Amino acid sequence: MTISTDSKPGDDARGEKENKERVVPTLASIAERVGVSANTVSRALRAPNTVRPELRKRINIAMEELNYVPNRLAGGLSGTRTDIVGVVVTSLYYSEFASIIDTLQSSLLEHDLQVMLANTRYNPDQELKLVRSILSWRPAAVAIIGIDHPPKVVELLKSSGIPIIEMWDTSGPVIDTAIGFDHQAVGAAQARHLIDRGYRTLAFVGSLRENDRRARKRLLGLETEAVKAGITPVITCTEPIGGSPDLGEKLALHVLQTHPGIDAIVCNSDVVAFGVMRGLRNLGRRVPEDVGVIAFGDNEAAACITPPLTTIRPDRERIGRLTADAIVARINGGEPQTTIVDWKLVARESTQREATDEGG
Amino acid sequence: MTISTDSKPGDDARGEKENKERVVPTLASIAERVGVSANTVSRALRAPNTVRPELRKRINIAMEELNYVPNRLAGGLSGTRTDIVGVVVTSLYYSEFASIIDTLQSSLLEHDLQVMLANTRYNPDQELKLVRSILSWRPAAVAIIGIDHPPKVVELLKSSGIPIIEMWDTSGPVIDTAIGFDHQAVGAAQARHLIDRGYRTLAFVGSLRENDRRARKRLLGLETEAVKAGITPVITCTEPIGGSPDLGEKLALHVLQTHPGIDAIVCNSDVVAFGVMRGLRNLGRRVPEDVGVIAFGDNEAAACITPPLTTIRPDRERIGRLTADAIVARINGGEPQTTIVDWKLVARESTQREATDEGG
DNA sequence: TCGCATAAAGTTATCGCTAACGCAACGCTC
DNA sequence: GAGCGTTGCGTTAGCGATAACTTTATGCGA
Repeated sequence: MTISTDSKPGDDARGEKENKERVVPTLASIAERVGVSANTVSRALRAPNTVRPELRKRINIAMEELNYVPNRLAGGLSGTRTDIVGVVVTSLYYSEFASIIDTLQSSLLEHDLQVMLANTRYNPDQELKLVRSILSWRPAAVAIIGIDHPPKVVELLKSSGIPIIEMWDTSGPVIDTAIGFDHQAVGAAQARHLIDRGYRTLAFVGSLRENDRRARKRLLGLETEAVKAGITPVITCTEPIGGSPDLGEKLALHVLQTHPGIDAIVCNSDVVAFGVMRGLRNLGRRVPEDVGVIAFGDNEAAACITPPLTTIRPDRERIGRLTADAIVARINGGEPQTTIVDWKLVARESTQREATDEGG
Repeated sequence: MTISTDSKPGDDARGEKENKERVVPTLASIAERVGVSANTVSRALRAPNTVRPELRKRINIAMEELNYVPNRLAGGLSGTRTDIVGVVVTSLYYSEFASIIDTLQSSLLEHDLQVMLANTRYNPDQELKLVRSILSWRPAAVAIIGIDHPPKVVELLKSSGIPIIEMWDTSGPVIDTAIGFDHQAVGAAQARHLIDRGYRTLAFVGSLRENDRRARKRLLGLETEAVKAGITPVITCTEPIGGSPDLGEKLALHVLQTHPGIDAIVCNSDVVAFGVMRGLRNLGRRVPEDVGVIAFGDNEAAACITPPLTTIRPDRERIGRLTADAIVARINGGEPQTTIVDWKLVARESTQREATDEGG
């Protein structure tokens, strides 16, 4: 295989000799070449069966030869609607929302809808800026993570007049349509699970960004449920940085130093739990015998680490697919509605206490 | 002939009373409200210091009150360029490209460039469709994973006349600018590492999609280097589906059944390796004593599983950042260039053979 | 006071496409 | 063969911004 790296971007141009200045072809140039009006070319694209087959074929050939790519800025400006769907997520790290985006975008593709992505990184100012930016492209719809947005964001989204799908969280007032689940219930389930398994001294650990409202809801659920059982969990969190194994390890060391009696740790994410378990190992604490660990997210590695991690599995692909469905439905005049998507507590070894000294 | 359109979208004028139908404000409506021409409002946005401060303030207030969001379809059509950057990736699962996208988009945001995302899922037909779709938005630049594209895609990208940044792979002819590394060298390094550690019977395992050219390059490097040492690796791959722990487990069982003598497994991705190690455990093979495992990707969990996984760590964030830099530079007239980004073989326990019976 | 540079706004002409309408040419019915 | 619906394509008028001018104040030196 010969690899030559000096490829001039432009010296291919086998058609137009004098292609010094690349001329991006327009509908009009296609029309001229074929000898019809621009509108006929437009029709050949949008409503092919209104154009004579023979003519249509000639038009298609011309478009192919000139490498015509329609200008959707013009199309969108002229027509009523674009085929953009704005997608706003709060994070792209790890697997948190990647697979939602994955299924969402591939489902939308079937309807010829194009994703415009924005990542707020849990920064509300950025969220406003990005939502504004996305709306300026006059998208057909917007899908956004969460239901807790700055007031201005809500105002903008509402006044845009397009379908707004809020994903991931459904516990609260919604702008239009929501698809997700109740995070407080997740926290409660985590607490219940640990208590049922005989754990008694709970800690919550992780990166709890101020604007990660979902994490706060889970924590609230955890506390509420624990208090019911007469337990007050220890909270150890960091604010600014995101979750990572290293953070988990650090927090595990810290929390067990300050509260040696802790026998169960709830992690804000699986990735943090990975580090927590490493930290526990370094401290000589056995999981699950000495300390139980439960997390949230069901990262792809959760079942592969030692011991396998008990965690919460949200059905991300379902959320992605249902969001795409909802977008299409709403665009076609369907009614707004809120859909709860199931999640599962996947009990693995990390919370499997051998002997339950006190029954749950 | 006088054409009279009964449904004047302008007869709301300033009578906001009858606001049953939401009216999306335009530059003109702001202008009217303030009592200036549309162009002045436009200037207040684009070149604020050409507008009297007092007037500018009134314009800003009006925009705020009406929740004005500029229509960039119009702006892009009229102006020379949009602030869209098309980003084309081959996968969104797991951590493969998520963090590239993450850094890329947040770096671009600093320059007010907006990401439009497309995911080809390793499907060349989809790649063509998506590239066409992205180009139809007249982006300022396109960043795309890989350097091996269908000819038509290359043709379209070249004839678009905008900067094209190819990411992740640099081993071959490039359209314009590339930022990545040589995957064949990665494969060679994997082989050398295993051989140096005393492993002698190598297997390559994973999902090897036909259009994942990078994986094939790594495999080629692996084979070439192994053959130099008189070793012929066993290849066991699946085509259609993507990599996952379950796949890894299945393949590990299979490969050790058919080739019991294997003492080292190279995995196409960390996620596959997670499953491979689980499979080995189930078979009673110790890692790294009986079988060494090396992978590619440096997933966030790689250092947390047991034993910690030896793997290749590409500098994704650097690639993301450099890609953003390159885009900005190229837009501002900089020259195309190819940049090699370092990767690292992170040696952990999964290839740490206690006794090296034969020196490397 | 005139002349001229400068500042601050208004005018006009696109950008490339689509929607709505216009209008031949044709086929069908009675 | 008059009437009328179809088919197939052309014409015209925007969509909402920006760029390039033009026009109208304003300041300032000679």
